[in-house]
Amino acid sequence: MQRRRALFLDADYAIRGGQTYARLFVKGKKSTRLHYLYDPYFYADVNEGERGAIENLSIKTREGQAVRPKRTEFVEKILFGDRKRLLRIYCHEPRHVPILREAIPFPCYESEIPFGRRFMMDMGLVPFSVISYEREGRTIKKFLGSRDGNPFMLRRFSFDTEVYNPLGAPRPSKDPIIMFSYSDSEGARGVVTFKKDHKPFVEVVENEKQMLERFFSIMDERDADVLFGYNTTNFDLPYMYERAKKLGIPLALGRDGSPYRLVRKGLINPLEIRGRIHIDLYPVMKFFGFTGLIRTDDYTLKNVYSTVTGKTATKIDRLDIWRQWDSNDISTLTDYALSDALATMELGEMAFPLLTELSTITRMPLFDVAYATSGQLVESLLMSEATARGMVIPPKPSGSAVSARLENPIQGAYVKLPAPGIYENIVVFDFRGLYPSIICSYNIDPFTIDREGDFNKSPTGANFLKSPKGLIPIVLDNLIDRRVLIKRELKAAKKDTEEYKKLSARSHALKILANSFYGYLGYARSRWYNRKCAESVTAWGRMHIMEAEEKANAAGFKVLYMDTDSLFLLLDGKTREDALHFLANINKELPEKMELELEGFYSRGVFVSKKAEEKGAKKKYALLGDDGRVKIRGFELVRRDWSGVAKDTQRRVLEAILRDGSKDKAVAIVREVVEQLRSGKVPLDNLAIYTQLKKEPDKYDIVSPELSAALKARKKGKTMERGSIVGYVITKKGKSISEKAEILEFAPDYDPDYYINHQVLPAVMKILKELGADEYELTHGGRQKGMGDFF
DNA sequence: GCCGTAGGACTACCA
DNA sequence: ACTGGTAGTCCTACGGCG
Repeated sequence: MQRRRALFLDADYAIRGGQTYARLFVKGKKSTRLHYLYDPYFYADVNEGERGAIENLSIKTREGQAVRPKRTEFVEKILFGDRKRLLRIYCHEPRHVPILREAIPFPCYESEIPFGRRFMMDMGLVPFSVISYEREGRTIKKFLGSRDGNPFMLRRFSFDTEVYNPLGAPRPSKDPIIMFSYSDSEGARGVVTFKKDHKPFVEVVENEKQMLERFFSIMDERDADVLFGYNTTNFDLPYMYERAKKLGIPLALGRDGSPYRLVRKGLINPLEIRGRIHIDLYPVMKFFGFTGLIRTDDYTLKNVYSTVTGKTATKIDRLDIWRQWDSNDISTLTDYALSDALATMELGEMAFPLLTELSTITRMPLFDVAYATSGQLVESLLMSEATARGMVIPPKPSGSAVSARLENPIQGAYVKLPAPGIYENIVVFDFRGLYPSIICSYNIDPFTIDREGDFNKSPTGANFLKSPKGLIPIVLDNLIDRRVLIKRELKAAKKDTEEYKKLSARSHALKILANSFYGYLGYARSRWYNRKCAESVTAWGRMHIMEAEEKANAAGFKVLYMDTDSLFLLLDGKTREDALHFLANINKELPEKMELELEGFYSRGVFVSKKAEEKGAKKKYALLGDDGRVKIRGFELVRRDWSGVAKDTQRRVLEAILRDGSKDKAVAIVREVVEQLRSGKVPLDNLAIYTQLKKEPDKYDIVSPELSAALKARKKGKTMERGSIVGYVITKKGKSISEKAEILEFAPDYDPDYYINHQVLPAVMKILKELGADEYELTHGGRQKGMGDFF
């Protein structure tokens, strides 16, 4: 028998002759599927006496089929922290599991684990590892240990479609797809269309039908393993589906010529393409935004591409596509189409290493990772690690348990109220990985709590055993330790090499995961939710930061501000050496895993008051670093829901103060901008305010400006749904602000008064106020309306 | 019915 | 659909006035 090797990707199942086979998706020389006989099962907490009755169960399904267990055995497992003998009930098919589970009037476990994942966990199968196996016919007899494989063996392929859209929004029943563009990891690139264009990369066919068919054959020729697209889930693929149906041809996306399949995964419903891994980069980029990896006002391909690469993509206005097509000179359009496919490829290639690392670490297949939330990633990792240690995976909470958890939130972090003002010589310290280090230091885990033995007592009164270590601290410790090693390797590695990229992605993946553990402990739908644990984490956090504050005061520093894990001190005549000495002293008394770090020295900082009160505003400050860099948090200028003009002006004012300490300069800047706004010359792009619709448009109680703009735009054919980011401008027409709001594309003009009094001035007034009471008196002296008069 | 305002709805930020 | 803490805008219902 020949021994073969292949890169393992994913697993599900197939039924043959009444038997369940795990189906492994692998890539050797080609992409193939391997089959391996494996029975699904679940556990029941029953006595020996019940075994016979369970083995004799026979449940009639609606189709009249009898469902019986295949066999049973007692196994020793760890259930909720205690050793326990459980009955493992094997079934003939995965779909029998929930049926039999329903019929057993005793506690059952692990009956809702998808079969593919069950199999992967039991076998210790890791995505992107190389397995070696012996094959007999269509099935494998055995397969062996795995080692690191190379995800870049997979061929990545990106594509984009252009659609005819004379009415703005294209109608799939009438408007054809006019162009496909693609590129792949081997350097292929091209455009397929059905109007003449003499360019080497453009392939011209007769009609739309031929074009679709040609596109499917290109995917096969290029042997695409991974399909990158942008918003393909909601737009391109469903549109292709409609067009293919209309044209009477199969939507041959899969390796076997099958169309896509809708997979339900909670709120996201990704489209699965058989034999390939479809990665829609739009949700991926949103996830990156969530983890703080990227920062952008909206998640259009154009915007994300320029924030990620620093390059700007020249684009045709989407509304112009049909005009260009009708003009019969499609040269610009083909360029544009190709650049979209290339930009998608570039984003895909940047995301790929991080996604594959997340997949390998969490044991979650790449396709799932691409659409996963951080909660699912943590859960996947914990489920694998629990299984490897003989622990029963805790069940998902019931709906009522979820509501109860939601109604009962836990106390969070401490934030110190800063006194507004302009300060000099500031040092900032923060705890490195505060919550993860607390979880590890105090062995915080749902199953180390309130048990016999030597324990750590949390400030909330909960007791956590010192040993043995709980699953969560073990897994988290491991993530942190691995990251330390990788950072060391990273220092030795040469930048811009493949190795460096891989290590850097791995480090990042480990960080994302480690930072998600605390959230997962307090997440209402978590399998490992524990109120006392989550509460203790934050309580210990508050304790440590407040102890640091006391010590700073005792050492003669003035504590300016604190938030969760950070400490802002005024040197107040002391030297930097004093500050570092203080830091060392603090660290001497902290648990081993915890460390307070120097974040930086700052020569100047601005804290402002709240809008309505004299009190200082929390989570809002600007610092000027030694290196001349400005660090800004919380100010309107970091928010997408403020106009560009207000944000730019606020930035310039802050910099004038931080760098030059000049109020005259700051005032001059504001005067200039107000003048420009009044003149009506400010481009509308600079006036757009971006706000996301977090609900379906018809689910709102009140009509906000963004909703009003979205509803008006929808009447003109724009897609506006939950998740859409609405870029709108306040125009002159209308009474209320909502009435005046129109999306950027449809805004004919802007209302200077709104932008002066509701955008620019509010953004800068609080800062100018800190420059001195004189200006404050001047602007506030008895005047409520028309703050603009001053400028 | 008009006006001004408190409280609520809502979003995006910090950590 | 990982957590809580926070600022801020705009809308809307409400009470006072007449």
